[in-house]
Amino acid sequence: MPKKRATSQDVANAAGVSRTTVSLVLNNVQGVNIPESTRERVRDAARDLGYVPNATAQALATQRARAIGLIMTRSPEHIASDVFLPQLISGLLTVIKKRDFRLLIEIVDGNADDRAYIKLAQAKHIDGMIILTPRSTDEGIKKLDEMNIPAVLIGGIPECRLTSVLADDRAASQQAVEHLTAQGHTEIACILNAREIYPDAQNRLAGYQDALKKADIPYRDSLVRFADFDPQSGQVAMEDLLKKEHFSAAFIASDNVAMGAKRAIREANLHIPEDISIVSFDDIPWAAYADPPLTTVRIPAQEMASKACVLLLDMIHGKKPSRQTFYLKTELVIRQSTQPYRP
Amino acid sequence: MPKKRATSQDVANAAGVSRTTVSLVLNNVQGVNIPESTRERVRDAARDLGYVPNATAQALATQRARAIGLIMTRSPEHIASDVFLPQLISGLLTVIKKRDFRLLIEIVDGNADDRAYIKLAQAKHIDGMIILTPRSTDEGIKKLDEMNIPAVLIGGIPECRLTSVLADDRAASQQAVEHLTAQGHTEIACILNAREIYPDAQNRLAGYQDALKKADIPYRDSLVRFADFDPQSGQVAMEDLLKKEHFSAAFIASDNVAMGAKRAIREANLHIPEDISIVSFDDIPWAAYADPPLTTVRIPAQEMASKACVLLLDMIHGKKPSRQTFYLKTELVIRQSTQPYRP
DNA sequence: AGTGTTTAGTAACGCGCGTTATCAGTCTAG
DNA sequence: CTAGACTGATAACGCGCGTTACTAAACACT
Repeated sequence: MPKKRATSQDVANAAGVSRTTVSLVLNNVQGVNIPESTRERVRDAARDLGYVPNATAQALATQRARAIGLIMTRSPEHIASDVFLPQLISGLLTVIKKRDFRLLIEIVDGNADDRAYIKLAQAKHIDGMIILTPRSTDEGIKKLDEMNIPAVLIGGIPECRLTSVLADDRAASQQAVEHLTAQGHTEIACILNAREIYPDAQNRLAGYQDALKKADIPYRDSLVRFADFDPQSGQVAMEDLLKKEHFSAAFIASDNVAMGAKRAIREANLHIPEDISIVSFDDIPWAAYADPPLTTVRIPAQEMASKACVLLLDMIHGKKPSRQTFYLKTELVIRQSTQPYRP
Repeated sequence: MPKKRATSQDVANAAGVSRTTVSLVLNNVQGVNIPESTRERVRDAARDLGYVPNATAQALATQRARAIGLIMTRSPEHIASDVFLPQLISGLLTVIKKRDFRLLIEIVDGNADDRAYIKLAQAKHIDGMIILTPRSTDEGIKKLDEMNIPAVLIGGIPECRLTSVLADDRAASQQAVEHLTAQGHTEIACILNAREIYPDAQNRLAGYQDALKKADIPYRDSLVRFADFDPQSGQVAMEDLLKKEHFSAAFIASDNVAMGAKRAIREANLHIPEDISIVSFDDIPWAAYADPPLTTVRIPAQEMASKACVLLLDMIHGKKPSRQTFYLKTELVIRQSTQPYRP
């Protein structure tokens, strides 16, 4: 049991060659000719010694960390209840593993240093980063492409030149709401997934408006509420709507928020879909097992992560992405939370 | 806009001192006397140049990566639907941030190299690791403490000397089932969260049996089923139980599985809790918003992660943990899925 | 014999930083 | 007036590796 880890120098000594040769052999450097006999001596020595290259030293020498960061601009509490995180991580890891990279997770909450994640890159901890649901107010993001740091946004922000991968929230929302208008609903409430500053919320609101317009239903501000990711905020929003407004259907731009809204409806002794039809957004795993099973828009979170990851790795290796924004297909999953309008 | 990042040498030049002095000042090394005037010159220069120390070089020099790894020994698909992952990550990140460490996520699926995560440590990528729900068959784990690599298990395995953090599943299950017996239920079905080979499932079954014994209710094998993590398997198990057995209550050792069981109950035109009382396990965020809200055992996933992280960081800094296993308190959260037995 | 050319391999530098040993100068005490 | 202690700072080494430039020998061709 060796106390100290073997270095490439140890391998070199054991194989009776120089450290340079060891490096050339183990890294399979092209364009050098070293006879197979020597190569084998080196590889045998490395195996016998249980040699594992020191990644830190490699990173220092190559100026490459072989790691990317997943940056989440949210508070720890929000992260704890983030439904998509496992899918995203899964998507990232499958891509990353194939390319022999590492995944670093970093969280940046609003009041902290705005440049925290930039430092992460400047410190050469990571070669690039994927930024999750950025706020449009985030100043740091603009600095990123000035500094020429490879970065890909998941759920991009307007007027930003960074490469981004997103679902077509607006079109998807429109489709969801059209599912309601098609069934004769004309008074349709809307609860957005997040506050106004989040571009996602704005896009989904726009889709809601598109669908209304197409069905010749006048848009009413009073039927719209902004939630804040969690069920609690959905419950509050729905309670408020039920108290002040009249409607036969609701578009709720997040399954998670819909969970809370459902409770508000139940506590008002109303039923879904008999009294109120509901279409929501995300298709989290429990949407199918809710009571009733929710009709919802599926977001391909895992594929979005994979796509973003591939783009980022390409950028790190110097390939420019073919486009600036990549839209991934959503799908309306029809279950049992809606029914045709009955006066 | 400087093309190249500033190094400590640049700071030294700008401040008119040597690189050594820069290092001593910026790292606040004790026991050296450098007058405040010089210290300020250095700090000013560093700020003006926007100096960010190169973490890789620091790691190489100090032999410390200032990073820990979260190792998951599961397939990417399982990770995508892991309910606890966000809570775990949240727990880890809150601790890690305070200590200025980084979090690396690594996945090791069964058929891959069993030593993959050991290499991670040998490569000095991380200073230590937290291993999630390890399989008891994992050979690599034993190598870990032989190699003196700091590691903490979350949800430990039997006969393993590694430090581990876990919930007392057995006691918690007993408490959950006692909640049912206390309400007069005597025919209580049981659906385990996973198959027999998982220690978790065995522990929860044992707790179920403990509670029955305490209430003088004979244990019947026919009332027990083993599910497989997902709602689908819970639905199948409950359908089978409803077809073959008679019972007024059920202990379902996972909220996720309970989702499926609930559906089976609903589709059999039965109601919770009027026809069947249910107590489940985990307290995932949606348990509170289910219909009816589920009475369930809360697993403090976030605190488990925090605890594990603190232990690991202490180990990395040379402090031995005070015990080998740490049990964290669970809590029975009483909601509305149970009611007293009525013939 | 003299001039390329290929083969097999190495010495040496650089990556950016932490840290130890050392030094020149100043102050104190004997 | 000098040995010793203190102050303020630095030169130089090491961390482990990638990589360039260079060498020494063997070989091929006029």
